[in-house]
Amino acid sequence: MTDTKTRILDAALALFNRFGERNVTTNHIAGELGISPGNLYYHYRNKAAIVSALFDRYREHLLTLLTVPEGPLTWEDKMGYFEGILASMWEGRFLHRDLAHFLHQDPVLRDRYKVFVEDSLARGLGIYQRLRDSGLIEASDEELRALLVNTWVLAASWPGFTHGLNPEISGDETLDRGLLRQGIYQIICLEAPYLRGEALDHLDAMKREYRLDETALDRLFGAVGQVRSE
Amino acid sequence: MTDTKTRILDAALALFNRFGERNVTTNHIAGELGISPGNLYYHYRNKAAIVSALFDRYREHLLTLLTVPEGPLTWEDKMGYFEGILASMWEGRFLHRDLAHFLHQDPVLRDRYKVFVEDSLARGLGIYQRLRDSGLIEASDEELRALLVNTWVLAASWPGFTHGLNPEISGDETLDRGLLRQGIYQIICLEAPYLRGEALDHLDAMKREYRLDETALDRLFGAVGQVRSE
DNA sequence: GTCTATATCGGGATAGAC
DNA sequence: GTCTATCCCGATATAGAC
Repeated sequence: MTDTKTRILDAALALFNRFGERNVTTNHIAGELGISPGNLYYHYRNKAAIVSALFDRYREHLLTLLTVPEGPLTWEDKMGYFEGILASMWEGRFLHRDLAHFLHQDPVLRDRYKVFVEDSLARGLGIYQRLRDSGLIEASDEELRALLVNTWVLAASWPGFTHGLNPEISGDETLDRGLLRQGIYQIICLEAPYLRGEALDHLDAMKREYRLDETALDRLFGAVGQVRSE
Repeated sequence: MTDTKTRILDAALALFNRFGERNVTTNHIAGELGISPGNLYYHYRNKAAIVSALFDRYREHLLTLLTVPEGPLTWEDKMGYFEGILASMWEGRFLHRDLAHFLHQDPVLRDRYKVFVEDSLARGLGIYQRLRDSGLIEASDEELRALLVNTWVLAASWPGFTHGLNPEISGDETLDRGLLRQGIYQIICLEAPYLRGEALDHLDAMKREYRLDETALDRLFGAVGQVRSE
């Protein structure tokens, strides 16, 4: 059994992602773990400290994944990156969802978040440049930077977008996984025009791999899944 | 002088966008207008009713802008569309920022929001198809749908993204306008690979038109503005 | 480290006068 | 339509025993 401090973080993360931090009280978290509210406050001096600790964890994980690798990259490396990064951002989705409030109430977090985004984008650019050197994508520096920002925003916002369309089913493992995969599909489409070489050769296969089929899309999005003109 | 009911909505919108709905109490809104809290509750039975009314307003405005036009389109039409739609989504940015909470607490809004997104995407697809017919863009149906969803998510999330990097300066008219324009630039980059004909001819000009210069970017984003490898 | 009991506080919302 | 005064409630956080 892991220690209480960690278990509180795990429980809080699950509840925050599912219901939104605003709708999860410290009592809920304690109740979920079968411990008392007092005990929770023994480990974290307040709710914001829990959020802050979750941010730390999230940042560490994501920045690790964003380490610019040595040597040339293959398209499999590239997909591995995407999977990991997207999954990590999905895991920390409550943070992006209620970001405005967290930054509003915690000036320290505000500064740390800004640095975090800067770091992430810097590393992301490094990776994209490596991909370009490896002949997997072709784009000017300006195109690369715009693509990078769009990728970041989309990856960070996708969970919130899907949650808006399915507030009730969040927390269902299978469906959550489907939504995440569809997010990867959207990112693939984002950079599709810039792919070259073996990345381009595998584009269609990757699209098929991640795109949800009609029935799954239908279940997740309803009419949004298969947009049609009126 | 417009009626109190409308003034409440206007004040609430401004405060919500600036500080986040969560950080704006009904007393703040009343105080901002120089009216009493009781008076506010005479016009709206609770805070959620204000949010709901603002959503109505927002939806009406956006769906009007998304009406599929008659006849072929020019690239100027296209930019006009973008300007209007992005400005409208910027105007309603607090809604997208705290969407999770609003949908959580108001089941009616939940359903109406979903229909709204479906409608918007359907109309958006209609417009994109019209643009394709007019020879301004070239893309398969699948590419068009993915592009549409990415555009929507980016447009809806851009204000939240920028706010996260500049929580303090929100509310400043000039800077807000700069951030909005940079958002349009990002959207232009999103669809750049699919542009054809006169839209393509004007691409560079449009990028220059909307992209903020280095000093402005620097002021708005700091290091994020000019991402560099480490 | 963990519990129970409780203090505190602030925002949402109402009652009733004017 | 608008005001003042106030209630209510729930969530955060603490005190002190075990």
